[in-house]
Amino acid sequence: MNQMPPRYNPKETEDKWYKFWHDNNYFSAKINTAKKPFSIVIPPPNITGILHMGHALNNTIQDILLRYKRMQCYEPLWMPGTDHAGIATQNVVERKLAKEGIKRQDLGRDKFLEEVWKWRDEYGSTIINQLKKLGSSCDWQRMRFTMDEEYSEAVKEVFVALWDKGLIYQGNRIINWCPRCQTALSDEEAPYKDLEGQLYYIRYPLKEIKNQKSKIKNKEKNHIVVATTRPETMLGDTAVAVNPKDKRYKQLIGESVILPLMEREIKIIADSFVDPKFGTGAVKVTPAHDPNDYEIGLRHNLDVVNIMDEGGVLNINAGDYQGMDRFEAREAIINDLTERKLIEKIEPHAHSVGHCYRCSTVIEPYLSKQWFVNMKPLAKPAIEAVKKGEIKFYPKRWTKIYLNWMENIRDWCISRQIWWGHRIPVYYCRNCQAGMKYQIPNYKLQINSNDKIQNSRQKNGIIVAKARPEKCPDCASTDIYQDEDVLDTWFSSWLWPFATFRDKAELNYFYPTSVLVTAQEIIFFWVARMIMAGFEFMGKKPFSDVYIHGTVRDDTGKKMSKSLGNIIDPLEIINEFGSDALRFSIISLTSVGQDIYLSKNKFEYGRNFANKVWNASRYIIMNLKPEELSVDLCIYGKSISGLAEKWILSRFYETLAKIEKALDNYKINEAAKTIYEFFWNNFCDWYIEFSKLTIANNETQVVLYKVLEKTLRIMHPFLPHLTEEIWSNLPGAGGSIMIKPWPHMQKNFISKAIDSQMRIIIDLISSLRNARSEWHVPDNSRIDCILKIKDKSARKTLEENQLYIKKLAGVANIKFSDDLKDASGCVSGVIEKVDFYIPLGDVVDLEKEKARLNKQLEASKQQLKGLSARLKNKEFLAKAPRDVVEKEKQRAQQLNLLIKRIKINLSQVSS
RNA sequence: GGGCGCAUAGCUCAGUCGGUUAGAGCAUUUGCAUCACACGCAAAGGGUCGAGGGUUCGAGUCCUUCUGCGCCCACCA
Repeated sequence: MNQMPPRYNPKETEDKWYKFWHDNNYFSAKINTAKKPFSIVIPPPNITGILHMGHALNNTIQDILLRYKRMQCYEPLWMPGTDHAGIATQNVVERKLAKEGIKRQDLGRDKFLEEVWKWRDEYGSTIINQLKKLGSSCDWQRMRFTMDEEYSEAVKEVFVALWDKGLIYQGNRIINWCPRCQTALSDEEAPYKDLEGQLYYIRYPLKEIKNQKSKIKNKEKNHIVVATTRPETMLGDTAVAVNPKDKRYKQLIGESVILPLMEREIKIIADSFVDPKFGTGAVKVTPAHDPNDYEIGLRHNLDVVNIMDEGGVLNINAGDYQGMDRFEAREAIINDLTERKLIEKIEPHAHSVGHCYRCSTVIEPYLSKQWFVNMKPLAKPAIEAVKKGEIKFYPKRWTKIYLNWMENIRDWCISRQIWWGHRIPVYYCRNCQAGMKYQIPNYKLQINSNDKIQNSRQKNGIIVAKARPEKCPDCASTDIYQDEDVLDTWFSSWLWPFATFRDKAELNYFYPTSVLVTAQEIIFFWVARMIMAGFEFMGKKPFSDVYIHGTVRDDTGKKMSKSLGNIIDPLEIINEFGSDALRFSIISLTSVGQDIYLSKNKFEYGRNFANKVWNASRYIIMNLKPEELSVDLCIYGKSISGLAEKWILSRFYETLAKIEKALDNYKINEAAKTIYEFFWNNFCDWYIEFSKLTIANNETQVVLYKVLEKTLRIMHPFLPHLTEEIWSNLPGAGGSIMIKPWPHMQKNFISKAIDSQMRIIIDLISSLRNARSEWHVPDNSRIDCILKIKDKSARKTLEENQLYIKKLAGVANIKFSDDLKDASGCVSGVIEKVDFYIPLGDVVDLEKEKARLNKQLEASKQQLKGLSARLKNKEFLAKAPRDVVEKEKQRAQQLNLLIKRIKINLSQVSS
């Protein structure tokens, strides 16, 4: 029957069982009104993604929760899918085409999109297949994609709904622009990084001064110095601003300077935004290239001069610098200014600069017409829900971070100038308006601060509709074209918890989902927005709990990333250690919300444990007599007489309770640790060893079998493949462990009394082993020992269970005696309630033995000293709780006794 | 500038409601081919719990200041 090899081989089992589960539809979820639903939507990986350790961690957590709940007889749904990842995917396909010397513009929009779809069909599910390697129990029949037809309908519907509500508008704004991807980005997509830059102090020559007073004051100076980190933007300056209260410049307000290089006259204006303490207190104002300057521009009706094209190359407004890249222009300008002695100084200056989250290119604040969502109204219920505890974060601290962001939420720029994505469902009537989208302001564009278009009833030639209208509702013209832009990828992702359901009844049953498991990086991108979307479009929260796990880093603390080249490939780990080993290791290393530092050798932990489970099971299976095992433990348990049997059952149920508590609180590492300790330190190290003495007994057979069988079940969520493989070898088990129920709690098996009886036996065995080791008694030789025990019940326990001691401590004969004469010349030891003596004859060095005993004596005395000081302290006696005082008193008594007994033994040695 | 996290054995980390003897894995040392497992068994050594101050009968745990490392947010010319 038994063909289990001595080493667990994951390669032979994992794919086999995954296929088995899949073929038997164990992953599929259905409405079952008799059961409570437990649902999770997967954080959809990008179709460009390849599995990394972050995914491995994320999906292992979800899979453990789902398998646990499945066994607890919930109806578990894990909704899988992928994200179209607009910019990322477009970049990948563009790069691929570039290798063939093709630009997307060469192909045109439709042909290019065909290419992207082709790419997706070929590579888009790579990561999904990798998730399967992990054992993920997703309901694959439900596989969704954010560009599915139904899903796209939902995206359009949401856009139209927000428009109708007046929450979407189009406007000219300074947005984050990536000159490489050539698209607008949201604030979240342009993370700031600290850079060591430079602060350039540039002289702007004053024009002939009209005001006589300022002429006198600035007699010696004929310029004003401005400080900037981006000198190239000076070409678009349309003013210099100073603080109205700044005495240094008060007289100059209203005067003009000649913008160097451009030789344009610009005004000196006063604006309280300017901080007199920074730089020189005078700021160059470039409304087209800085959000603050833009605001200043609005306040003072300044001209807006855009000097760059979409690629970050200077345009016609840049004069001689036209055609240069922005950084190239920076150098040229500094050179030219230096030549003209217009640079006062250059200082090193640390500042943060936005970077594109897709390609790391330095962001250019750029003026353009984009679509925005007014977020404040959406944020309101999302704030409430978290404040009320309707949605809970694990760990709690993210609540504050979430609320802080939500309460300061800014409008969301949702239009992207790329092709791959959901095209904006906005149509323009040429007859009603000239489409102005890409007429980036040239010289002297006046901007109106109310430049928002947000009402569908306005006659402005804008038609917002899910489908292309036949004709313009206003003028009936058929000359209609669609907005060129697509929506931010996250504008589709935020609908994920409900747009993934195609069936209303299913939505009703599974929504709100139970928990969202994700990483901290996307709290704002995704989690926060899903909460807003849930309330706005479903009227209900999208999930009850948010579990935020840590970031996976390498063992030096750096974030794992392809570009740093420090990734550990999960597939390689699976190949070398097995999927279960990966799961168990990574989960054990992750305490709630802490980052996780990985190195390859850490996966040995899980592999070794898997092998331990394998071998213990293998041993038990080899020794089982299956015909005797079909009993109900609940009934049978009452008649069990063996101490070890009672003890392991007590330990098992204690463990079960601990694991349930841990899992219910998302303390998955704690659950893993608990099961590890129980299995290895209790079940294997002690119980299996004890059981070898009585393996033929029916009682031992039943307990070994039942405990193993139940333990495998609680292990299954953590080690699914391994437990399934063992289960298939376990006589009498039958079926698949995956769909077996979670063990029922049987509190009556838990017994403190049994635990403490066993404690004595285990302590004695350990001490005897220690003594053997100290005195170099060879492993295969057996010693005798004499036990002196005053405590009657302890003596009884040891008398009844002496076989255990003989077997595990290598003892031939045990003599129970109170006669000290027997003890002379023996190596001795004192533990709680028991003195033991081992006659070792001549091997024993009396001086060494004395030293050994003295050491123990000193330690005990030291302890007693602290203890008795405390017990003499009146305040301690008065203020500490009674049970603590009582415990201390008992402990002191025991120590006193112990010391006495050690002293007796010492005198024995000396005599 | 604001906020958050971390600091415990050589390394990586646990540590519950504050309760007195601070745990594990790896590594180290010693012994063991033993009939489940050497990915193993048995034993041992290893700690001023980052520093100072405070609260308390009692602090790794609570408060406070500081140091070091990491992260997030902010219209840092």
